[in-house]
Amino acid sequence: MQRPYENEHMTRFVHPAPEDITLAGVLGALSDPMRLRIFKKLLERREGSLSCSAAAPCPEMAKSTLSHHFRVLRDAGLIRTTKQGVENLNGVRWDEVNARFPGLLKAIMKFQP
Amino acid sequence: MQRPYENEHMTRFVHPAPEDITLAGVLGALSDPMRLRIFKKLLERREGSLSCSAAAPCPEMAKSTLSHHFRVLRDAGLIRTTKQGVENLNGVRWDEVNARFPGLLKAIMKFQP
DNA sequence: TACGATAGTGCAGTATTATTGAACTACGGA
DNA sequence: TCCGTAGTTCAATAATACTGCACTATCGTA
Repeated sequence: MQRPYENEHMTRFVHPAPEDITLAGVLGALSDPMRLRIFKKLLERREGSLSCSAAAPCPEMAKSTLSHHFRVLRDAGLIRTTKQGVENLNGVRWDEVNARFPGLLKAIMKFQP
Repeated sequence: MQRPYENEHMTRFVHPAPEDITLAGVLGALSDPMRLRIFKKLLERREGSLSCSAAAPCPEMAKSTLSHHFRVLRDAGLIRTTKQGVENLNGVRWDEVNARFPGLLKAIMKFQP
């Protein structure tokens, strides 16, 4: 028996409040090459969003692994996920993270080609 | 039986070449609150060096744990360790890291109080 | 030279984190 | 209502991190 979803119509994602975003958390989330590539892809549409599979760094990655990486990024406060129809839309929480740690994301992502 | 040291008079530390320092490696090394504090302490003496125990973030930390954290920082290319008498002197590889990732360390450490 | 004190390393066990397949929920369309 | 697509959760395994203990290394003192 699986644990049921919190309500019957949509998956609820947990997003930390801006003040709960930590430096170590952000660095840890971005310390994985795959997550760096995912985040970079999301960043390329600054204001827009991408589904999980559209942001996948490589096609052969298992769905569950991908899901795991998105959760790490989400838990760190770097992305916001909303369910839209059959897919999840993921967007970078740029303004919030930047308000908390001004210049940090820009300084890091400058080096991710 | 323990594996012997590489020579009988001093421990050899491995330091990556500047071009082998990776973004993910740097972020991973600094993604631990204790290591952030260690690195910050070392950074406060910009040009100088500190022994491992002098840079310890809290006195009750096990020596082996401390040794482990210094190794992670060293393997990431963030610090250089040299044996000086009975203690190890650890200094930040500021110029080298900064040449590889200009502005990165400054942007990160700005938020480590 | 031998001994004790101090500084730190290496190993091994445990604990946490990452990866993946399988089973599942959720939504949309034929 | 059934099928396909998108993604999650679980359980199992693999890879890393943390810590206690035993050890090496060096210095000072006698």
